[in-house]
Amino acid sequence: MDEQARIMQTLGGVTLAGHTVQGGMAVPPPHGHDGSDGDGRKQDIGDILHQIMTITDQSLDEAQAKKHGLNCHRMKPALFSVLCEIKEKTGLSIRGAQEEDPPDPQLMRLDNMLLAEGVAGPEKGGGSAAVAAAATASGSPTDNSIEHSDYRAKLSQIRQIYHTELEKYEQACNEFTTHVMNLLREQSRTRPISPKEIERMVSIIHRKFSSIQMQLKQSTCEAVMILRSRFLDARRKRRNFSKQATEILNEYFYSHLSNPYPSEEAKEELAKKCSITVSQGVGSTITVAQVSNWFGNKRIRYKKNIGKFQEEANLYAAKTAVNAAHAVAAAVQNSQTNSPTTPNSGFQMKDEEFQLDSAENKNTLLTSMFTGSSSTFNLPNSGNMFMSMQNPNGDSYQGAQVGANVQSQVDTLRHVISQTAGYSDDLGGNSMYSPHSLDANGGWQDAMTPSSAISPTEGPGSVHSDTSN
DNA sequence: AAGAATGATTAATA
DNA sequence: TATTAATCATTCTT
Repeated sequence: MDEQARIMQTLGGVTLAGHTVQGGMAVPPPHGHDGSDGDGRKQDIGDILHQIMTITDQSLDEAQAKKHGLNCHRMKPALFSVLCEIKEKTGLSIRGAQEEDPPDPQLMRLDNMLLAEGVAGPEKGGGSAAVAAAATASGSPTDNSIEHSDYRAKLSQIRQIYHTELEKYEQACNEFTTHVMNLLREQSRTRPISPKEIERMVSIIHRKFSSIQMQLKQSTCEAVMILRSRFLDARRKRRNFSKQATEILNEYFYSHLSNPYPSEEAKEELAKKCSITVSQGVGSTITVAQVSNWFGNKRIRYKKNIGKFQEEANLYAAKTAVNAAHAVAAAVQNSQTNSPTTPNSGFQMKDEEFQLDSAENKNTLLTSMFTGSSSTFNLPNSGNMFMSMQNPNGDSYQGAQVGANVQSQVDTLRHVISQTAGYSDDLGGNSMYSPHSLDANGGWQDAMTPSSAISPTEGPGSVHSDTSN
């Protein structure tokens, strides 16, 4: 406000804010060298000036009275016009030295971020028209699932606080502005105040308030950032899947051990199944991505330490074997009703993978039964292929829970193993294997079971000894 | 409380 | 782009 002081200096203390003028040569009441108007008038002016100067020392009522007196003074119009003139001459400098509001880049950043985070969203347009327009432009970012509900709740809380604060500031700003406007209007009766000046005043006020708003925005941004990081951390937090979900996944994994890479659709289905069985009310639905994670982890961990998973594998193999038994039995019945020369047709209407898998399960089941577990269980691969040949025996699996038919299974197993030679079994089941699954099989199994090299030699022995028990 | 299990994340890879 | 391998961070088990 240097200019203001300057103006006051130049005005010679005629302004109402007299006290600031003390230092100037403003108040020489007695003598003036302008003889044209006479001493009386000079005295008069001096009095007036003096009154003005001391106006702040007076009580309010007194001041009001004096003010009124001044307003009604006959000299007032003349003084006023002088002031106007002076002001006009100094006005340029005032105007020139001021203004140009650069759109604060930081504020823009904050605004953008708040918008992006949905804090400055549709609810209640913000302060400036720009913000409001942008706010309406930014649609509704309602995309995420229930997982994010907590985050969203907190965010909306922040947003609510932000908006109420913003509104409060705005209201205060408006109040203050109108107050100042009134003051200026009031003063405009005694001193010339251009609309430009009022505008300037208002903009100054607005700037002040917007700097306060910026602080608000800044702290809101901070809050959002914190919330965000917490959320990300929370996302990192894990919740164990339900037992049922794990079971479903394991079932699939072990029944597709030859190629445990579920297709996208399969993943979706698994995710759906797992989510359904969760049934824990809120939260914890299992997504496709989670299924992918699970399989990724499972594959790598299984591969890393097959022995450790043997028990589990057997368990699930048994489980699926029981399930498969029915299907197999049905299939067998089908094939039997068909001409025995074309047993394939009956099977293949199922799906090749299924056959392979169930066979493989039986295999693991069997070996586990006979080898006890872990260490000696080394031949999943070589055995796998052949075991599926057993399907035609179908009915023997009906009682898969060990029992009399175990012997027959052992026999077939031994038979199969002894025939390490080939994929073509005398049972003719060979044709049932789609080359596709075979290839896939080899890929994963080769990669993961170095022990398989040992198995053929070791396998028969262990089985043998076990069967003898 | 220590260690295992486990879901998620990340960089590298093909 | 999907997968692997390593790793992180939490949860479960002992």
